Amino acid sequence: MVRKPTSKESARKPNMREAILAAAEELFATNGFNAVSVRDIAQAAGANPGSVTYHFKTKDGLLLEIYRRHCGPMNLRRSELLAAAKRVRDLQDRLEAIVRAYVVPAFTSGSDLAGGGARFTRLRAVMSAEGNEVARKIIAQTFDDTSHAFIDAIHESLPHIPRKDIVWRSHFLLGALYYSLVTPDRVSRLSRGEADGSDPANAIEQLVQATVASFQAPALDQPARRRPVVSSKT
Amino acid sequence: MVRKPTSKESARKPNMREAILAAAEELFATNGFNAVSVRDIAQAAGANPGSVTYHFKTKDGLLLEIYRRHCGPMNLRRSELLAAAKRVRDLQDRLEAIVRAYVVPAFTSGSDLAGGGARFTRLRAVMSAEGNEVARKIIAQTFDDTSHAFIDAIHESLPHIPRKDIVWRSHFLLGALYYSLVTPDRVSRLSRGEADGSDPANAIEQLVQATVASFQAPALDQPARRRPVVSSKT
DNA sequence: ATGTGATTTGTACTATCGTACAAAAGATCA
DNA sequence: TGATCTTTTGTACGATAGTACAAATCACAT
Repeated sequence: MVRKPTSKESARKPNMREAILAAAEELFATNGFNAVSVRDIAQAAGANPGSVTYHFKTKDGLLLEIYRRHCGPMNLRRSELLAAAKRVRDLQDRLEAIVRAYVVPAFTSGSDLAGGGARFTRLRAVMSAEGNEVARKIIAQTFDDTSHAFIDAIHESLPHIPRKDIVWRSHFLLGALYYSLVTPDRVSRLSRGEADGSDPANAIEQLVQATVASFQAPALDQPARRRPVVSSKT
Repeated sequence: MVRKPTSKESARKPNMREAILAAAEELFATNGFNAVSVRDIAQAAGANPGSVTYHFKTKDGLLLEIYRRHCGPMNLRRSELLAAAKRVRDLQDRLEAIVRAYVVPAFTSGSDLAGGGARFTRLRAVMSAEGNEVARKIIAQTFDDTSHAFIDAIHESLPHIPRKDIVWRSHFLLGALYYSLVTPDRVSRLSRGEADGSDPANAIEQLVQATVASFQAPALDQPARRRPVVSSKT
């Protein structure tokens, strides 16, 4: 019974708990877990360091709660979009719909938090890179089901591609997705302003298009169209 | 005059400086910059914490030296492979050779350090995710030239694709590359043992194949009412 | 062997970390 | 209003961080 919807909020800070969560999410996502102190988070949220301990007990507990907050809605939304995608008749269109069902919720809101989708996905990317233990456990047990569902769906629309190859390519998809959220400025810089790496709609379309094509690549063990050309070894 | 090739090495530790660099590289790459203390590094290298200060002045200085050590050889190797790739006549084969020239040095040795390529690339991935300032500066001024060279080369072999799209897709390539080195176990897990995410040769082939296909995808702003059913080049 | 410069060690200083906890303040309802 | 529960504040503690620095040790030319 921790949650109680107070009709009359605190005068100073309406829902400090949420403010701390939001601040932590932002700071963790941009600086990593260890680079951010509890005091940093409290200050960004306009709270007292003790408040963080009160609401979340430990720093790990705070991270855990951020994940709990987002995982459910995001996976739900992905499931809905995946179900809809699987009803698409045309195989080519279906594949694109499936990829889109995977990508879109990662970039856009997790249904309750405004613009929270991209921030949370970036957080996951950073925690994954840092090898964060708390995150690793939650991710494996929360997202693997979803990942398998997507892999299976993709496999059904590309029956001639070995499942192994599809796993690799969906892994590349997640890496590309993560990286797009981690350093969007790199796209702007390398394209000399022609592309805006920070524009989610742009990123989604580019990522979906590129990924669909990668999934449609011939299988690896298939007799290659032609021989690899340069550098077999050194 | 810091470097002096001693014919008779120290009895205890042959080249402690190298041991510290190697230990730091490994620890930073797997745990992130802030999660690793100077004392952790010293202990892993069998050195005294003071030695780290002596050789590299600060923790940032240590990271800087790691980058200095690898950037040159890796970019040199990439340049060589790129030059060779650009001499390939067939456009399709050339594209694959170019992608391979980009990917291979990231996975394999930086010519002087054994197996250091993958470790250093993983380090870059982690520093990028953490938004590390020291790394950000070096990366931008060291790798952007190389990136542009590759983008230009790819653009030449795919003249009908807007440069903007090629930037996006090469960005996805780097993200996929990074992520493959950060969590190779995920591939093994999701493929239920069918694929080994830790096998560099495997990762390279899968990544090259998928990436070449993604580059060959039709341009985004193209009408694209109905796209080619299976990779137009086959 | 001895002096000299390069390296390694040991230790200490200050800052900041995560967290605990008691007291203050605010909210809710009889 | 006063009692009670929730939340916020302020402060403090032990651990550990990065780094500085003097003493000890080593390698080697003389």
